[in-house]
Amino acid sequence: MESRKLDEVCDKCKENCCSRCFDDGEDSIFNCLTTDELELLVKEKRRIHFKAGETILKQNTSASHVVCVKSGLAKIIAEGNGDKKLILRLVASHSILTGGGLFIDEFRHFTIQAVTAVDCCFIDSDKIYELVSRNSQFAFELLKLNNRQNMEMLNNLVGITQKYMPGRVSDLLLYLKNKIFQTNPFDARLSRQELADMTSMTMESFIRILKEFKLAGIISVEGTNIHILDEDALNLISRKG
Amino acid sequence: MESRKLDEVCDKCKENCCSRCFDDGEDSIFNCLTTDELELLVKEKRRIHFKAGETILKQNTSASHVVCVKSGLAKIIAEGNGDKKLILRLVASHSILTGGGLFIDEFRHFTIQAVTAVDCCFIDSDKIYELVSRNSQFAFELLKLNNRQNMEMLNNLVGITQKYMPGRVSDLLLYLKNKIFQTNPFDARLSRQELADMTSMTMESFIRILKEFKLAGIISVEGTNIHILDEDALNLISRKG
DNA sequence: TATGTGAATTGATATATATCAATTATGGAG
DNA sequence: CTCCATAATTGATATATATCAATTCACATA
Repeated sequence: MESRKLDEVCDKCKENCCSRCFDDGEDSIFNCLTTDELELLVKEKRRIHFKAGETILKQNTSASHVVCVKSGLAKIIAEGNGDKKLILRLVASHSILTGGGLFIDEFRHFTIQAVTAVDCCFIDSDKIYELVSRNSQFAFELLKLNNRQNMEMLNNLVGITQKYMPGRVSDLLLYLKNKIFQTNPFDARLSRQELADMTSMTMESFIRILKEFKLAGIISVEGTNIHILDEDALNLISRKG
Repeated sequence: MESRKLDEVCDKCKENCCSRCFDDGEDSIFNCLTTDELELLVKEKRRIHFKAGETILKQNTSASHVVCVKSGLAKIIAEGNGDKKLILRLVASHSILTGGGLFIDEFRHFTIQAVTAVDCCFIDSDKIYELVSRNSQFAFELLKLNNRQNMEMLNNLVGITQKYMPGRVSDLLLYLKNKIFQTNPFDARLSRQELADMTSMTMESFIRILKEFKLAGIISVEGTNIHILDEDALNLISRKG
């Protein structure tokens, strides 16, 4: 049903990313759009390819686009004074990114940077605004998505302020396994520095905790490849052990 | 114009809180509603009075209402394991509170507690949902409100993870003066413990920083009454001095 | 295979912040 | 006004975490 709708849109679209971005089951906020509305969305959007390490959106930059990630892994960074940075969360395929300023002040509140190669589409914010006003279901879905993303980040940050380092590393490992990669030995792709930046701690400290976990037999690590051996232990430590 | 619209609604409404909650200039998300829609919103809403210290919404509780604060001061708390708590921000008059779970999972992600006596209205979430689907401008306003609130909290938390204690206390003092009370010698109402909980530090540590600021002539403090004498200094420290 | 460059790791030490304990102030109840 | 309970303050100490420096590792390039 949904896929038929997309077939009708255009061939250009299929060879573009839409058929993947917009047709990925329950969690796409675009499912509720009519063919007309999808066409409006797709028209004039630009598909852009980023290499690993490139900046997709830059904090404090004016925000006229929403980004729809087709494939690859990206990180959302809150840049502070000096070179302080905090990685708020990762973004995998089929996510919509607003940079935080959507609907408010039109400025990016975060930087978004490619971790692996990232294939994505830039959609004009005005299109989003128009769809919100035309389709209330879409407004609803957007509110939901927005809220969910913000709550995740918020809960994560609250954890960072309330837990000791082992708890934070546990949370990170569980997040990577269960939310991002969804396999057990997983290749995190991220450097130690980046992992540390997700927990608001020093790289050295992060490595030390990781080593403790290794010695305790909770995980095994080979480069960026991480295998969680004892998830229960991590859950326990997460609740502050 | 707006006030006339409200006059038409009903006398019950005026003696209720709506004429204040809904008629407060540019920043009310209810301004865009028609008379019919306002009536829908107001019907069956309940006005509730809380004494200082009482819990308005409780974290992890199911969320079937949105709260509209008519008067008083409330605090938004993220409760962690044990008795750890973090006060995310304060809520003054004429604010709409969703408890964080609106549109997502219908569970409260925060606790909201009265600091002073609080007068507020409970509005059924279903009403909000219906208005979102009927009035796209309202959906837009809600998205905006929601995003703004979340970004504020997020920025605040990022600051907490990236700054030393003096920077965090500076941020808190500036927040209280400029965003909440909007007068200079202001009565914070909050205990030292509560102020500390807003910066994710111990009460003792908070008191020590406050003392340093006093000795440096940056502020003067008498009980919960705080006078900022050198705002520039606070701004400087905020950027990490 | 050699070699160089950046990342990862380890160790020694410094420092920010929390904890624990004691004392002083404050405001309400009688 | 006095007494009591609670909040605020101060001090001494412990601890989590950062910083700095050195070493090892990984791996691409010549």
